[in-house]
Amino acid sequence: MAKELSKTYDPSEIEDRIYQRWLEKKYFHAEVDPSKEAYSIVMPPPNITGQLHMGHALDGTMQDILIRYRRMQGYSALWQPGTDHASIATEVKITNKLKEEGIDKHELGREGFLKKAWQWREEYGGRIVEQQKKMGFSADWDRQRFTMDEGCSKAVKEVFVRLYEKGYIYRGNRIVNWCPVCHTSISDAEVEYEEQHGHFWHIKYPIVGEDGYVEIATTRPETLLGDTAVAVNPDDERYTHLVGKMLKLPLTDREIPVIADSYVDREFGTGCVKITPAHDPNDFEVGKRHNLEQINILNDDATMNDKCGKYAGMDRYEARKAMVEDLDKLGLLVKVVDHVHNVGTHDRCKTTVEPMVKKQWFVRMDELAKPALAAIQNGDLQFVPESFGKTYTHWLENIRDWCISRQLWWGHRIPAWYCDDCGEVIVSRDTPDTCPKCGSHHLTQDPDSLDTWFSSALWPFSTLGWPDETPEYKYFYPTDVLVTGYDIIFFWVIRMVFSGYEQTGKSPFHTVLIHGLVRDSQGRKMSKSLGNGIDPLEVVDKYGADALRLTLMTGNAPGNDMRFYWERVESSRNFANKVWNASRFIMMNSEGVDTSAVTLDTLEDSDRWMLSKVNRLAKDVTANLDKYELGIALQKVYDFIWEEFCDWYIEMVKPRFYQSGNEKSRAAACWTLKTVLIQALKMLHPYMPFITEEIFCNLQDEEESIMVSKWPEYREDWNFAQTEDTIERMKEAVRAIRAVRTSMNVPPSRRADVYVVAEKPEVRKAFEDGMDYFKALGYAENVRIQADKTGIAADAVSAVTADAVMYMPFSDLVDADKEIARLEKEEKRLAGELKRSNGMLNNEKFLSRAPKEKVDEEKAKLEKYQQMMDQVQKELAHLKKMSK
RNA sequence: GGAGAUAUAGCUCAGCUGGGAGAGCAUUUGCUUGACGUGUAAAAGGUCGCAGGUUCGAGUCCUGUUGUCUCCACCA
Repeated sequence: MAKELSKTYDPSEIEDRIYQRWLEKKYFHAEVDPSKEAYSIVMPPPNITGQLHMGHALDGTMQDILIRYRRMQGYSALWQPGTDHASIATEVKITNKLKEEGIDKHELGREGFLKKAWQWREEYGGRIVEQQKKMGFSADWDRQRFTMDEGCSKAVKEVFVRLYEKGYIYRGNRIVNWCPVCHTSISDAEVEYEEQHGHFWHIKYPIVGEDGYVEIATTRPETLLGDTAVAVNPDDERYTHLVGKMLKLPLTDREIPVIADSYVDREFGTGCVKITPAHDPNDFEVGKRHNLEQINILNDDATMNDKCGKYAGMDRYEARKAMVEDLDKLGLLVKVVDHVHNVGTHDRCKTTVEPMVKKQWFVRMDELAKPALAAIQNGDLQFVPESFGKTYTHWLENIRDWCISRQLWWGHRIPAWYCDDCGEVIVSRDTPDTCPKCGSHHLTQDPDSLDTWFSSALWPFSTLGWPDETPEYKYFYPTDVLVTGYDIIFFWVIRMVFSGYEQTGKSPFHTVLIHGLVRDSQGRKMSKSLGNGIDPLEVVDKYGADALRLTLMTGNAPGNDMRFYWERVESSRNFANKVWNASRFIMMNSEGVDTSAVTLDTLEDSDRWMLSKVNRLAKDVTANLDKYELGIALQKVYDFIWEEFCDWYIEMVKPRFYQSGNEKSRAAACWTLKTVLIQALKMLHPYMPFITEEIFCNLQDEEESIMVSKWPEYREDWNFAQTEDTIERMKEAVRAIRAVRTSMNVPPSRRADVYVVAEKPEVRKAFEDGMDYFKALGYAENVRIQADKTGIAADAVSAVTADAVMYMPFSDLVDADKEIARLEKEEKRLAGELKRSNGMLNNEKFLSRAPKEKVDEEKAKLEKYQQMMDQVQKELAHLKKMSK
């Protein structure tokens, strides 16, 4: 036992040591154990390029709390960690790094690049894991996985082939979002819309064979070169006569038709729309309906291609400028109007995406979405908070086919091969060597790789060994809860759910616990560009992981954002210090005290009160945790420890340690202090793992770690409701005395003689029993307990509670007017309560319709307030008489 | 355009199934009591956005309304 604990808690010397010990003891490791119930959470895999940020810290803390809680409850609790290869993020990062070294990615070639990428992963991929460990996360690191490891890659291939064979994966020419910087297609979910100030260019398209023209308005004049029609609404009388006629496309020698399509909004712009099927998703659809040619005018880097005549080779914006100038010279530019519109950008690099027609692989979503939708309706899947289920449903109901191919090297290569001789497409788990159609051996694998989310969608089961029926898969799958931010529902949660149903027949988890964003103190999103991010590791360094975890969890409600303040971390640190010092007090005073003879019967009332309180706390906190109310559970533990345990119980107990003699009483106090503290520490442990472990190990010898100790359970023999009530009344009496003293500016050093007047014998007994602490807490010199006012000075100051009045003779301090004012204020307050209570009890409908217990409760309140009122009025009358 | 969230003390936020408004920080005034001043005691501070409704009873449920925020869709 550490006897020389420092006065303030210093996490820095403790956290790493404890974490190492946990690792050595393999406490984080979860085994397949049929004698236990399984509980599992898969950790959202952070990108290997990532650094731990506040979002990770919050997300991980919540998971760690759930896992530690269940582990202590006796579950075989697996927290499955791992990292994500993050294809595009990583590829961009490595490409840039190579560039700095003067190496061009394309010169390296695919193999060379991948070699570099793997090297990079070896070097930096584990960085974030080390940071997670600093947070105290109890994930099963022995089971770490990587989305591109052998097993996960096997799962990816398996799923691809299965979906292909079912016809759910297809390859086709579609409009995709193309990132000209990353040179790859991206999915709809990766496009971020950003409001930009642009222009509307109104351009004339002359009618062939007539003098007139059609005026169109466009925000992207350069796409004119890819126009293959101009569309008008079929019901728009202004233009019906033009339908079917040809227009001369400016700056080219092409002629394009005027077509009618209901897609066109008559009210918007000029009511005439240029149709560019190769570079606009809507136009693509229109083009298909009218069999229009698709003319791609862009290279992959968004420069104009060789179909663009004099503009070929120009960047898209250069070409725009040049073309507008040329149109103006030709007299075809009518006007330029300022226009604010949303422009799609790539969420990784913020480049404006270009819609382009490309041959890509897609997942057909309609069938896959069905069971995922049903799950939320039939309750197999629930969101906490519930409202996010609506977001989920809305997204699924409007889901479009998922573009899964990426023109990247870092990632899972698409398991499709093309026969060089006959063009046959072969999709296979293993590399084929002959074409099944023509027998050729000249096969070329598709160069593309898969969207990162294709592999993360399988994470809950690929990490457990699927597609093999491993013991882990059978035991831990489906997992229990998925914890994530609301920003990731579309990218990830939905894809995991439909993949889970399709591949395993089950939802991969029954609950999705959603948390909000950690924002800066002004409520702004923490971001690199703003430079307002706070590094969780910096917080850990300064205040300890426990303090950070506590900060992130206090007042945290599911789905709600929170703001980060250093002041909040400080108050968390203060709480840690409080816990530390309470423990220090107990250890200092329990030395040499033999508690072996203590039984429930030898406890005093204050001990029973405390035991009963912590007992109910266990019940409440457990219920809250089961409902994922992590913030509420924490609040209860926090309040219990600080207020009830430290400010009341420890103070009540002190006299028993400082008086000589009465070993029995001291032993009872000692036992209760330790027992209650241990219970409270256990409940605090999921939130503050380090400090609770440190204290736990110093405080007792029976168990080797709080991590694997038993979670507190409610027990009937610790329920002392009656005693709780008694002590609460004693607390009330103490508070009343303190309030009176403060109002009279009596310093604690000035002890008073206190006369307690109580009619009821049981009340007098409570004061007798609690004499020692009552004296200490109420700053009393002598206490006399009696049934009436005999022998009390007429000018003694009174403090009133429901069933007792306490008198203190402070003749030199009494200011009658102030006293009257104080009592009148109290009288006013009580009058309000009485009015409310009487109002309810005189209400016939309340008496007849409210539950009986509520009525009884109210009657008891009325009685209490009435008693207090009587006393206050009596004192007032007395005072007024005296002061005359 | 569609959907959702939120509105509670000076600030930041809790408030579970409806039954006497809470915390932290900040503020005021005390306290060298032998765990802790990273402490302790007492206090001040709110018409729970606004208007209706349901109910014996609404911060809590319903409707409308206003402000703020977010997501989705997107009109060339």
